[in-house]
Amino acid sequence: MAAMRPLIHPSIEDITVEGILHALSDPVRVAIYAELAGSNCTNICSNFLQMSDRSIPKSTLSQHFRALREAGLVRSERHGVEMHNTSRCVEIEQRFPGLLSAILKAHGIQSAERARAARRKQATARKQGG
Amino acid sequence: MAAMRPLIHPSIEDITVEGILHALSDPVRVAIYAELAGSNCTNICSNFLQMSDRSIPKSTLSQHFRALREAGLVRSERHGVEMHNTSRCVEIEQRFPGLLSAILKAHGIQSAERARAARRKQATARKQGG
DNA sequence: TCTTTAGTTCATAAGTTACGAACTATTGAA
DNA sequence: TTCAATAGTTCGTAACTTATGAACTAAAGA
Repeated sequence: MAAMRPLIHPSIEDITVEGILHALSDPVRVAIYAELAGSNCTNICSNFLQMSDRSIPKSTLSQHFRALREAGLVRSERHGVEMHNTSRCVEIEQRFPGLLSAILKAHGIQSAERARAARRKQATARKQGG
Repeated sequence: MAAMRPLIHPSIEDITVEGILHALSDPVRVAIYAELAGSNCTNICSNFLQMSDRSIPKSTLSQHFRALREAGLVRSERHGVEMHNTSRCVEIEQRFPGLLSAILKAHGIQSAERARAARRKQATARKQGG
């Protein structure tokens, strides 16, 4: 009972801007997507439990991948016991040119800024501490 | 009782990519924002009840404007009895170059496509009908 | 067949959103 | 001044969404 239903991948013309923005408006999902699409759209993520930090429960991670998949952002294929997820950014670039790269670029700027802020804070704490 | 609290506008460095994407992942809000930011970021929307179609209740519209404002996308100022909303796209362009224009462009592509599909459907219905 | 690995589904608790009713704040007229 | 009109805000609540533990499935290997 409770069979595993087939994975749903919208066809390219059914992908919506709202759907993409909603999927990427979650910090965990945008980080996953950035990692997947990062290196020229050629990454595959096997073993998603290894992705991101270990603090996120696997059922939650599974839902996040489902959200990315059903928004049309990734294609998931089962390979044995693992899932291979690949970004659909080439297709999406055709339909909405520049959209994903602009989002990934903005995400990169923000991550860099946060890393810098975190380092500054650490340095201050060290100085205060002793 | 239930005083009207001051309008909240995040400073530019507190604006997040996730916040922007979430705010624009709603079809009503992205349409409002496109109208506001459309003509080179210089539009003002007085009398928001006149915006979009009349089908959206004003309390809902008020919440949508709040969401845009608190995500940092618009600046709202009371002028007499009306609200003036202006896009903050110049500031945001500095912080996240290309992000908003890519989203607005994608939204434009999608709207045009939908309008074309609607016309096609109407034409078919006319042919079927008589 | 049994076990392990990698993930999915389900139930539900927690959080978010939409909208009508009641309110506030400003303007303009009497 | 008071009163009415206009333009929006706030609040309560019902409807929807999301996160997560527990129980499950599906493939691979011993």
